[in-house]
Amino acid sequence: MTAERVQGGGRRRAYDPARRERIARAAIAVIAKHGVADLTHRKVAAEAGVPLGSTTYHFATLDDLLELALLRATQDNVAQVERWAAGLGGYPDIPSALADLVLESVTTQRDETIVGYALYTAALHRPSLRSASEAWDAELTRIFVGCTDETTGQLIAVAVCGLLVQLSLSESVPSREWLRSLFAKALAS
Amino acid sequence: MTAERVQGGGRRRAYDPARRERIARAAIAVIAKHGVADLTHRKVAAEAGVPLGSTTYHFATLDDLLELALLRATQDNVAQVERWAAGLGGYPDIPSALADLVLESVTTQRDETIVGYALYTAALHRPSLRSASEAWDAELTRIFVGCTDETTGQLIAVAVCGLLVQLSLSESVPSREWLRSLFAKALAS
Amino acid sequence: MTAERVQGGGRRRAYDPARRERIARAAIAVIAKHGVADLTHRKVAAEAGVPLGSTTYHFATLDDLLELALLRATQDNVAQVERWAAGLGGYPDIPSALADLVLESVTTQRDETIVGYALYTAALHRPSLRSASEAWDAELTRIFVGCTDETTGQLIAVAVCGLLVQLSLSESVPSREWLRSLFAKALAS
Amino acid sequence: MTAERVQGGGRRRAYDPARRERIARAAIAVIAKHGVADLTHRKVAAEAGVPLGSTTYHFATLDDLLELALLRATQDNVAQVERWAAGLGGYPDIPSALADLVLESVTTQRDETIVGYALYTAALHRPSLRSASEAWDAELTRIFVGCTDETTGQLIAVAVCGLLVQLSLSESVPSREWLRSLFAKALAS
DNA sequence: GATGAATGAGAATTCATTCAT
DNA sequence: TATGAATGAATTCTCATTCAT
Repeated sequence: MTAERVQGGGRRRAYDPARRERIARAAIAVIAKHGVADLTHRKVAAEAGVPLGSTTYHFATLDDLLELALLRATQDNVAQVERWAAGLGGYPDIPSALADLVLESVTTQRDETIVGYALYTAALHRPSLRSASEAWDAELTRIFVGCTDETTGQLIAVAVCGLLVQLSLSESVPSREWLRSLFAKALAS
Repeated sequence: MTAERVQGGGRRRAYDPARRERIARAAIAVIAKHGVADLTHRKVAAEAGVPLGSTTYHFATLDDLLELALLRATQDNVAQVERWAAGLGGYPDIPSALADLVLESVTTQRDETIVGYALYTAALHRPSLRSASEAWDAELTRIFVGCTDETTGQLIAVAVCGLLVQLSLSESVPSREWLRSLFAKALAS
Repeated sequence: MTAERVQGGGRRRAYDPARRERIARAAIAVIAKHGVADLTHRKVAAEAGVPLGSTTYHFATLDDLLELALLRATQDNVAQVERWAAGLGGYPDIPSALADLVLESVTTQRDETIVGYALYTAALHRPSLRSASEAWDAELTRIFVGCTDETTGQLIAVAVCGLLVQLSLSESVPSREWLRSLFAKALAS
Repeated sequence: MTAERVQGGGRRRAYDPARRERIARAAIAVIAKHGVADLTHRKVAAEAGVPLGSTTYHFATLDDLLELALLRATQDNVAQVERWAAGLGGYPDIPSALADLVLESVTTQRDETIVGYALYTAALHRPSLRSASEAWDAELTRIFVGCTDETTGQLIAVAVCGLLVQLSLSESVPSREWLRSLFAKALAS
């Protein structure tokens, strides 16, 4: 048929990339504040300070927005852990370093952490989010393995994941010493 | 409000004392299938084979239903882990036993596991779910500590949590050997 | 929340700036016909000839709609009384004029009158309607005081109010002569 | 047909008359507090301290309950005004006496007054309430006419009605002096 | 006689999405 | 290109009423 026009290159039009990113950031804030289930165009528009139509203009569907928001949240987290690993050079006490990483994740990086774990739950029923969450797991495991060895790194990766999941819920912050002793145990071979 | 209302229930079934529990079980199935965000009265009613009004009669709000569903899911999980611990007596190889526990959780107990972790995410924004999720954490930690020692038990608890969160997402099941080596590492002191 | 939703509006009509007012007018008609208690989005939408979603788009809550409807009804009534007062110039017989005003209110202006008094009852339990009802009282009193004197005007205001409340209920219309004699009494000082 | 049994006398079964009255009183309280539109079996049952089923057992429909509640409210009001008229004997100052009546109606008798006027609005769209509201009007007019004369009594009746309608809304209570002067004007012939 | 579990009808409201402007 | 008015599908929740117990 002639009705369907397929023209132009394969490149997706970028529209206003800055605004698109700003909306994604606003979505992270909304998810951290209200949860994935309460992510709506209206809340995101209000948070980002853009008109309602702008959110649907830059993201064809709400799932598209969710996808980018969660991708950004996990990328931030990976960047945070990579900075941490880079600073590890003259830091022979890995258990203490891991304790600090966890503490940072549940304090200054709390929003990104919460949104990251919201990803797991959401991805369970949304295939489009799978690749982002699997990539996140893989990246973190890769970094921890790089600091230690294959098995230890994997153990640390799941332990950190479990800790962050549980600590996200808690109002209180665990003691550095307790965290350190836990990781010391994991590294004691 | 009153005028023009000619309605009211016919009656199909007789008094059914188990109905409340049945609805809660149906909610677990719905959450496992569709996620917390898609838990609706309609889906639960269809799953439980009860009329729509029945779900709102027995649970004044959807949060009330969520609360019982998640309580039951975590209680089931704790019972499973307690059976596992009880069977541990003549089982000197704890790493292998833990590997089996994890494998069981992501296969035959998959629904309860998925719903349990959906709890964490949901509890983040619903204070009424906090106590159930915290109780779950505490119970599992208690059991694992009982099998080993204080620090090791806590490490295993967070590692199991992290593993299950990550494995829930995966279509594939990890090898028993890989899981065993991970736990062997955690127990190697 | 997002998954499985494939919905969204087709679009029938173009931008209609008068729609908000039209919905408010339809609400007045519905209240006159069914009472405040039976004011529903559905009835208003049917009366106004707009889709259901349009009523909730233009009025976030039913109370918002009620507020504008009652404001318009009382404004109409004040305008009616003001026209009446303006035509009073060469009309030395105020009792007869008042009788005509009351008769007009329960015949050609019956809807607005009924809706106005529905306001009082509704305002009793809805603070957002208070200002409109108090403004109405004050306006009418002001006009009647302007035609007579302070005390007489106030007496007429409450007598007219009481009459209209009682006559709204009645199927029959009182005689002009009876009304005239009542007001003659009030003005006989 | 034989299926329809019409047995027993014409007398309606009384069940438990005390409870029936208690429920009607509770309904008055609910209407005063929430308005006619929010009169529900549940609220009445809670207010009366009886089980939910009791309200539907004693009143076949909600409209039946509304009917008795409003009848009682207006009967109370008529009784109040009759006591007032009876005490008028050695009370030559009728304007002051009327002021006191109005003040009592909006203070100690406030609930019954509010419910009485809710009657007007409700009766507008519910034929079953018409007779009670018309009887109320007639009774009050009869009493006021008995204290004065035909026309004056009718004027007072509508003025009192208008005053109470307007004062029900107001948080503040008018001064006795202002009320007295208003009635003095009405009686000054 | 009395109770309350059960049910279906319908209420308000929210919101993703479309599309005229 | 960008906006927001418009729409309809679906949601939670309420509640009069019925009827088994």
